[in-house]
Amino acid sequence: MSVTGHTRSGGRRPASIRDVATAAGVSHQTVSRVINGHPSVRPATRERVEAAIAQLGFRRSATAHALASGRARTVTVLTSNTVHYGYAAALKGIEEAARAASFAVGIHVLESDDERLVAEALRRAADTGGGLILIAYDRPGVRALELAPADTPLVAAVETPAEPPPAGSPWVWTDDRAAAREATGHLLDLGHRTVHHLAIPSTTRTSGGAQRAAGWRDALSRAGVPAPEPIEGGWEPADGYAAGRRLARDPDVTAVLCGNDDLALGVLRALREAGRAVPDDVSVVGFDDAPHSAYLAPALTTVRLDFAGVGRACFALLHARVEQGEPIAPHPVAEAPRLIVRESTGPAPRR
Amino acid sequence: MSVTGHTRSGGRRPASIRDVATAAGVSHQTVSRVINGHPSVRPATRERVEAAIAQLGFRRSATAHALASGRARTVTVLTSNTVHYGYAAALKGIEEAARAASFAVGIHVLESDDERLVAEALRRAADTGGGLILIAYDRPGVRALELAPADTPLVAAVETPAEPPPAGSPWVWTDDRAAAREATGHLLDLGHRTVHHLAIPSTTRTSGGAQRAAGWRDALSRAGVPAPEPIEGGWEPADGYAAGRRLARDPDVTAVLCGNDDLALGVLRALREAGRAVPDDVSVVGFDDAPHSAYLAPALTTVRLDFAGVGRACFALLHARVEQGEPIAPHPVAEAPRLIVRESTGPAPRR
DNA sequence: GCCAGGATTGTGACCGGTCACACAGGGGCC
DNA sequence: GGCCCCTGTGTGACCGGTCACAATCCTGGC
Repeated sequence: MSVTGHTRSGGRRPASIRDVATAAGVSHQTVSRVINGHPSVRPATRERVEAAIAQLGFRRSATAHALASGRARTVTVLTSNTVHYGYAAALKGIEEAARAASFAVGIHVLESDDERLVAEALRRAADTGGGLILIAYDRPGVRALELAPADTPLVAAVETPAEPPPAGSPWVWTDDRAAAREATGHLLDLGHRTVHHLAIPSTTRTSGGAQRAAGWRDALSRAGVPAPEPIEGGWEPADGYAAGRRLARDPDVTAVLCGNDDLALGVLRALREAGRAVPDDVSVVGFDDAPHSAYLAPALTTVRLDFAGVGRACFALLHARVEQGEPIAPHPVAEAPRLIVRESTGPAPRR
Repeated sequence: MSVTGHTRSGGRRPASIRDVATAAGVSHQTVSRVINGHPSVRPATRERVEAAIAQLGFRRSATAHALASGRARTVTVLTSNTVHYGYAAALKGIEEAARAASFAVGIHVLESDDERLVAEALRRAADTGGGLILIAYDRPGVRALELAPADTPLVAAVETPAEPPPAGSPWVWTDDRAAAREATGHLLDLGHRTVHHLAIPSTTRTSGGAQRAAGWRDALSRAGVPAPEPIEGGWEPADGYAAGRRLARDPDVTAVLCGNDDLALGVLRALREAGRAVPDDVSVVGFDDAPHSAYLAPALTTVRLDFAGVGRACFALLHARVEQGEPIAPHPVAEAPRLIVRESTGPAPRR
């Protein structure tokens, strides 16, 4: 790796509203009125001020504005990950919406669900003075949600809640439970006797709340099929691979629903190595529809989730809260999850 | 998608240093000294102040600190993308390093290389008062680099420069030219007569500066092999797929070096559909070593680039610049690029 | 015992905005 | 013609820190 140095800057102090005021021959308060679009400024005055602003290249200091007004046009995203597709896509949605509203977006990674660390991260994020968006798809995120002081302005992207959340919870989700049900149904319709489930880690220790697993169970019980023990996987392809090797040994396994596409990727590889053909011997379904999933061999049947839409909705909700007084705009709706059938699923093998 | 509402906050104003001062019976300036670790505060006084801080739950306002000191402990990342692996990984590295240094990190996406848009993005980013990190792997990023005023505190992650950069350029890169040379050499060593190249878009219109292509040319000319016309690809699997279909038709093509793993993914699929086996008929090499590449069928031979290391180095450089006066810490060095040979490359087919 | 000088601490201005309120001028109404 | 209200503008405090400098307290050296 290479690095090159840098030289020192020698710029002058940027223009403040008082500089502009002097240049335009008005008071600083009038300049403030102009930049904030206050109605009662005479057009002639406004023009003089605007000319001065242009001439001096004035830009309102976001810092000073935040300090004086108490409102920081800022949103900080707390997440445990920025590289995985779902997280990155949600971040993308948030950033888009924030940029459109002239909000700055900050990002802070939660490295673990350790209480002290998470609490400190929350404090640090709150220090910016803006709102918070939590990506609470996993332990660290959920922990942050639990630990956040009640009065912090925050919105969370969460898994589908097991039961209707308490009124007033600023939560956003897509119905992945229904989606899991649909995906499982798809496999059952193809004649598979049962469907195995390789789950992502559940966020709540007690309730085993993973709603993807719940949807899978729904479909199975609706079809009158006993649910095999779900397999606790992780998030990574390596986890899927490890689980896949075990699954591959069991000849009764003909259909696997994976908690995400990365797990499915690992499963696919394990099956291939074990000589079990996909979809002829085993069908595999993923979750998320990551960008590469359509190009795999075989192309992965998966559930497309609109993470970016969720991200945009999170921002919209937070924005409405922070900018109270503005009418709450109808939330931009994310697309409903949708099963994308590709090549990794097929009819159950004949016995 | 579902969204639930939220309730209003009713918190009180957080404690300021003057509140702490009153509680501790000292002046606000003494409190300031304590929180900044100034040496000349009597231990007894320090303890009183610290007790008051703890009791009031005082946290220094980042906003006020930034305004008063003129230094915002903030770094804003300007990038055209947050989802692609290389970009996301670089961001991860930046965030890690920034968090360790108690810097906040902002993110701003450059949607195009349109001059006005990029200039406005730069201004907005500068408004935060902190430093800037540019991910200049593509047009929008490079455009931002060109357009940034000379006195902005910025560091850029760039492609390997074609020639030594002007002294003082705050640039960080890994030597992907050498890596491309190595990858091409690997294919040549396997007996392939020549190696085709599917390039990512080059950032500089005029020089065709993509150094991955240059490294590929280096290796070819060193081996005395004429370089076939490189193919202008894009960034996405779909682009690789399109190019791959054309490549598949030409029986002379037995080795392809792709500008990134996504392109390689598309090429792999196109070859498979065309009935050309990898690596038996055609060898394929990628670039980046994205997390899923090891699990593809076949597992992709690729060049591992330490994006996170580059990101950390960017931050270190910026930090040293902003915090001038501190000794410049030795830059954390990113790992050198390394060819990871997996399953997608093999001996040239016999004719 | 006196004084220089470092250690400690306090005072008030300032960073660049916003906010609350005062004040001048002009038009409508009775 | 006087009063009231609205429009347009200015004044000074304030947000929560930092900075420059002044003031006070100690301590050692002679």
